[in-house]
Amino acid sequence: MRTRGEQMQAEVLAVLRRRGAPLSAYDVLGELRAAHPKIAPPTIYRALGALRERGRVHRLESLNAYIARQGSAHQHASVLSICDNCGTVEESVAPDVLERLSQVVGQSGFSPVRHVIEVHGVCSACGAGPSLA
Amino acid sequence: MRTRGEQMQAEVLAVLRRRGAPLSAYDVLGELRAAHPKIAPPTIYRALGALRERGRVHRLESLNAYIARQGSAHQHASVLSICDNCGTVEESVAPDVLERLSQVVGQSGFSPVRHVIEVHGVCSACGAGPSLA
DNA sequence: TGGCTTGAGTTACAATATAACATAACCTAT
DNA sequence: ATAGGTTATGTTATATTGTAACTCAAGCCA
Repeated sequence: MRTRGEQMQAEVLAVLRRRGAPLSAYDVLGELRAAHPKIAPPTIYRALGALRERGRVHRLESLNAYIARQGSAHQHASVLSICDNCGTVEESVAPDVLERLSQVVGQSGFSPVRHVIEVHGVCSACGAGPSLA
Repeated sequence: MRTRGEQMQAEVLAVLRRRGAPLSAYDVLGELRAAHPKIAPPTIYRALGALRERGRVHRLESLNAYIARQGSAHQHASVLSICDNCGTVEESVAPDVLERLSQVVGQSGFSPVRHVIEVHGVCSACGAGPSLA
């Protein structure tokens, strides 16, 4: 039997996948209130924490938001590009960037554990046809 | 005459430099309460915002904290390495990483505006002599 | 000087996150 | 099967981070 926690994680992940865009923890909370009227923030944060550990969800540090991971297989750190116009996020894998980054910080003896790489800008759709102005 | 706002920015920057470590906006607020008993959050956030625009201060997105910029001259995006053990932050400049990163996200037509590159891990001091266990 | 413009000060609150404790589920040995 | 121990989840309350919106003061210029 699936534990309640796994159930919760599945529901949180479903919400993130359904919406596809970055959602705040409270956005997720709001969606799940329909099914679980008495749900509280720690439940959401715990589910998000477990999903992050399992590599199913990214936290966008510069937005305080969460998004379902797109590519399923790799466990590498990703480069997340965030369109400041339409809010869409793309995930790229760039092993060479990670390696070079480790070299750079390793110069002073630093041992990397987690990489946060977020690029803000304008996506091709928004940059190509800026519908007005 | 220096405007009140510039005065405020100078005081905020002085606090960040004096402490050297990442401080939350409210840490700064606490320090400045001594001199300005009635100071309020928006004053701090406005000063921090102006200092960031002027390139004097980094925001550590993954910590919700702020730190004075170390290298003074360059305006490039920096790589910030954050020791999760002792909290110290180092700033590195790595133009090649930025360029490669722009290439990677540019593949799909994305135009970068701002880079957030933060590496969590263990600094040389903490990794070299883990004083206990 | 008196109105206009700009930006800082202030109040109040919104949004994000977690500590701490209560409860429920599960497991193991008897 | 159940009592006792263990772990995970639910719940309450609150801590932390950030901002909207308004008030007031300073500088500017006719």
